[in-house]
Amino acid sequence: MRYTNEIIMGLAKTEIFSDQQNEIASFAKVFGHPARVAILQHLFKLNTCVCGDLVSEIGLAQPTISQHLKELKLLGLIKGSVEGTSVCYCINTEKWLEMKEIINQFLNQDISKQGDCC
Amino acid sequence: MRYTNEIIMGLAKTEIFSDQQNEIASFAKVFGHPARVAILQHLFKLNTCVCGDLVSEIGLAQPTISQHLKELKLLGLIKGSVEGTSVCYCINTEKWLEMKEIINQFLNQDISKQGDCC
DNA sequence: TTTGTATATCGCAATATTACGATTAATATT
DNA sequence: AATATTAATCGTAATATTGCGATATACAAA
Repeated sequence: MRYTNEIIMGLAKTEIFSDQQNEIASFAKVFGHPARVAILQHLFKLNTCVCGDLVSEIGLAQPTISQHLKELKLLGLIKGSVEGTSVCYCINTEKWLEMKEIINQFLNQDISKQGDCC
Repeated sequence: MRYTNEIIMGLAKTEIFSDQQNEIASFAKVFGHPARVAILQHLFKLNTCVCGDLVSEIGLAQPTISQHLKELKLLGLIKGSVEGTSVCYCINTEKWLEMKEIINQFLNQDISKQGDCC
């Protein structure tokens, strides 16, 4: 099969969308997996750094949790610091609020004007 | 490689998470792609059914748009109705509000108690 | 220094997702 | 009836994601 354009199969064509649209999608994607939702909820619940117990808490293998944490860290939603042999994680409040603002702006689009024509 | 448990590689282990966590993840996932963000924003902007012009508006091939619309319809976020040769789409307001409530509950977790210990 | 503990990384397997060309189906139009 | 238009579906290609075992790394304890 031939593609004349720069189409890389299986890869989202982010370049045709606005920065805002890509940003919304990136944030949504990161909590588009139940394990990452569970991790974030656990961090919120404890109100403090969580050191080590995430693996036993979530119920996935240690490398899998580590990978999910990496993705959350990459977007800046969590922070981590080494504490002896273990690593402690917590919510990055600034980034969380920034994300919340961006997602809310998307979710809170004025729905009242939507005609129910379909 | 052998797996004693019921691990199906590449598939999220949804069964170990709560319904709420899986629901949050499902909704987030669906707007975790810029094309679907763009489609939803366009539907909001027009305040009415959008018949046909989505392909030219978004800039992806017709089958690709059709596939994204299918995913949005599957979750119930949009409704479609046949209008002559074309199909008209609009936001499903009830489902949108339901989704908004669920995502907001997740985003609005009390961040004030988070100790900045990391 | 050796041993233990906790996390990260590597490598792999398998499914999921994204995208599009070709085709099909359904309805208008001529 | 033949043709045009529009959207859905099929098939395929290629990357992305998910998950875990094995290993590496880093630090603490004995």
